Amino acid sequence: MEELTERKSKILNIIIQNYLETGEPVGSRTISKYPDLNFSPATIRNEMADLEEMGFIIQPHASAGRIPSDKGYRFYVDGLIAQKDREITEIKDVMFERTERMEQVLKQVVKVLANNTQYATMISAPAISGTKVKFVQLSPVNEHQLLSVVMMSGNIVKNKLIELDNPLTAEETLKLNMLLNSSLNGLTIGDINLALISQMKSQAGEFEDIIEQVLKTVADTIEDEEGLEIYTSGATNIFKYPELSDSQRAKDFIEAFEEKEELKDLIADIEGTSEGETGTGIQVYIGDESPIGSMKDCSVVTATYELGDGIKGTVGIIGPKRMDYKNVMDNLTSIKKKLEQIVKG
Amino acid sequence: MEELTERKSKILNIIIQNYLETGEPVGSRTISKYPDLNFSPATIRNEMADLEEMGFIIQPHASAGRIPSDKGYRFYVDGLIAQKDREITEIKDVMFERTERMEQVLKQVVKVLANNTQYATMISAPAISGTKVKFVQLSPVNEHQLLSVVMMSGNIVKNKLIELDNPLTAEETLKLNMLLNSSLNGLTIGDINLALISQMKSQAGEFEDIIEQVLKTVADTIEDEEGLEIYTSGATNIFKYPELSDSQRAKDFIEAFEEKEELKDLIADIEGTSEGETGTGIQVYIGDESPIGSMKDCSVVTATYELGDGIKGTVGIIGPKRMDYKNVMDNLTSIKKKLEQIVKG
DNA sequence: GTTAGCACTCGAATTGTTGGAGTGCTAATA
DNA sequence: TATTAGCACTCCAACAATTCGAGTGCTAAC
Repeated sequence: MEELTERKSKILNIIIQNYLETGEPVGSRTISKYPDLNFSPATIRNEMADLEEMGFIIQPHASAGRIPSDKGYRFYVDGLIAQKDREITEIKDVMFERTERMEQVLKQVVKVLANNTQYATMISAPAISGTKVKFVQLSPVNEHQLLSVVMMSGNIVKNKLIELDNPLTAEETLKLNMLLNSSLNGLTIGDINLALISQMKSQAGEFEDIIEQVLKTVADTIEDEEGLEIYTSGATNIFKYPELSDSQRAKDFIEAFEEKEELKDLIADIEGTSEGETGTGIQVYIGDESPIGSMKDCSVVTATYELGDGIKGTVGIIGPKRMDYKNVMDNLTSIKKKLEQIVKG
Repeated sequence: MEELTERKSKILNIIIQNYLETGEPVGSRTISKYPDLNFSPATIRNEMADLEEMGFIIQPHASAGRIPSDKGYRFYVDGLIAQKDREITEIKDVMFERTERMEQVLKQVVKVLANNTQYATMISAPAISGTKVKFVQLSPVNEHQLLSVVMMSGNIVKNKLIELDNPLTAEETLKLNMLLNSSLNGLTIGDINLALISQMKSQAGEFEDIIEQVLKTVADTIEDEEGLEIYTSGATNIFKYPELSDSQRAKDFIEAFEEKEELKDLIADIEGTSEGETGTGIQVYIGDESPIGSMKDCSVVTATYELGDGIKGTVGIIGPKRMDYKNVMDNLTSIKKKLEQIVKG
C-alpha cells in the first residue's frame, strides 16, 4: 500500500479541509456524507486506516476521528502551491495612502493582514545591509553638536547626533560635507574599508578627528539597523483557536511575538533559505519545520518582497496548522506585489 | 461603627499584605497567627465583619476568607504614598549606555522595568507638542526629491521626503534654508499661524509654492508625532497571576497592549489629571478607576517624567490589584529620576 | 470491492461524595 | 464589657463514579 490513489487523495483533502473549518477530528461518517464521495463509512474507514499507516493522518486517541499530520498538511499545501493560477484578490487600496515613511506602511500592512486573515502577522523592515549610501549631510545644531543625516537607497533615513569638542565654521562643515559625499556616495557598508578611511582622513587634514568620528557614526548608523526591525500584529488572534489557547502555550507564543528575538531567527532562516524554491517567493513551515519552539503547533507562511537593489524583507503569517492556506497565500502574494510596486511607483 | 480603629487598620493591612503575597483569600485563623496581633480568630472575625461592612474587604463567597476591595487597596496605597521617606533603590546603570536615540532608551527602560517587577509595563515617548523648533534643514537628494530634517528641543529629529516638480539650485536651497531657520527657529507648533505663513511666502518670492509645501511638511512632521508613540513590554507577565489569566481576560488585556490605542487614552487621562497630586508625580489607578475596560481587575501605577521645556512623558506599570505597590513605586521613582537626568547630563 | 452490523473504546460531560477551610452565632469567661 | 471557645453550618475544590455519544476495527454478508 505505497500508492496514494485518487480516492485516498480525495479523502485526505476532505479530512484536511473539514478539519481546517471545524478544528475537530473528522470521522468516517462525516466524510461519507460528502456528495462527491458515495461510499459508506466502513469503506472510508478502511481507506483512513491506510492513510494513517502512510502517515498522512493521525488519531488523537483511540476512538476519535482523524486529524492531519504535518505530512498531511504538507501534501495539502504542496497541492495549493502547485496550482499557480490563483487570481490576486485585491486588497483595499486605502491601505497605501501617501506615506513617505516605510515604517508607517509596514505597521499598516501587518495590521491589515492580521485583520484580513485573523492570524498573527509579522513583517520585517527591508534589510539595509546591501544598500548604498545615497547622501550624507552634516548640519551644525549648535557649537557642540553636529547632526548627521544619512540616506540610503530605499529612502531609508538615519540621524545621529555627534558631540563636538571644538566648534566648526560653516566653511569647514561645507568642506566636510563635500568630502563625505564625494567619497561615500554609492558605497555599501562593505565598501567602507581601512584604505578608504585613511585616504579620507588625509584629505580632511586637520579635521581627521572629526572624519573618524563621522565615519564611525555612519557605520554605527547603518549597523544599528542591522538589528532588523520587525513589526507584528494580531498575536492575540491565537485565542481564537482552542487547540493553541491554553495558558502556557499562549504565553510562550505571545512572548515570542513581544520579544521578537526569535522572530528574527525565523526571518534569518527564511531569507537564508535558497529563494524562489517555489517560484512564488512563498515558503511554508509546518509544525516542527519552524525553528521557533513555541510555534511547533503552528504553521508559518511567509513571502519575501524585494524592493530592488538587493533590498528585501519578509512578511509572514503565523496561525494554527489548520490554517486557511489558500486565503493566506493569496493575501501574502497580494501584499508582496503591493509592496514591490509602492517603491517603483 | 464609622471609625477605623488602630486594630482594624492593623488587621486590614495584614489582610492586604497577605493577599498580595498569596493571591488567596485570607481567613481569621491566619491573621490571628501574626505575632503582633494576639487575639483569637473569633475576635478577628468580629473585626473583619466590621471591615467588610465598611467596604474595605470582600468575601468572594460565603465560607471563604476575605480579600481587599478597591477601597481597601486605596487605603493601603494612600498609606504607602504618605510615607515619602522611601530611599531610591538603584537600578543597574548598565541600562543607560551611551545611546543618543531616545527610542532605544525607552525600549530598554520598559524591558528592564518589566523584568524588575514582573508586571506589564509601558512608557510614552516625550510628547513633542509644546516643544520648539531647534533647526530645519533642507537637503537635495536628487532633482525630484528634497529631504527635510527638523530637529525639535529634546533632540527629537524628524525626516520627511518632499517631491519636487522642478529642481532647485544650490543657491535656492540655501536661501530657503536660511529663510526657514530664521523664521521658524524657537517657535512651537502653535506659533506657526497664517500671518507667519503668508509673510514667509512673500519673502520666498517665486518659491512660495515650495515654502508652502515645506511648511506643510514641517507641520505634518510635528503633528505626526502627536500620535504619541508608546512602547510596552512584559504583557505576558499577566499569565503569572491566575486571577487574571483566563483566556478571555488575557486576550483583552494583551490586545490592549498590542493595539496601544487604549493605552493612549490612559496616558492622556494621566497627563490631563492635575499633576503633582501627590507631590511625587506618581499616580495609582485601582480597578475601575482606570479608563480601560480590560484593566478593571488590574491596578495601574504611573509616573510622569519631565525633560524640561514642558516636554513630558509617562511611564507605567500594569499588574494585578495585589501588586507589590511599594516595590513598583520605588522602581518608578528611580526610572523617573534617571530619565530626567539623562537629558540634563 | 463494498457494506451492514456489532462489540468495543475512549473522552467529555454530568453527577455524587467527601473533606477542609472558614464563617456566624451563642454562651461562657476574664 | 471585651474576649474567647465551641459548634453548627456553608461552600468550594477535588476526586470518583456514571453515563452518553461518537468513532473505531473487525467480521460476515452482499
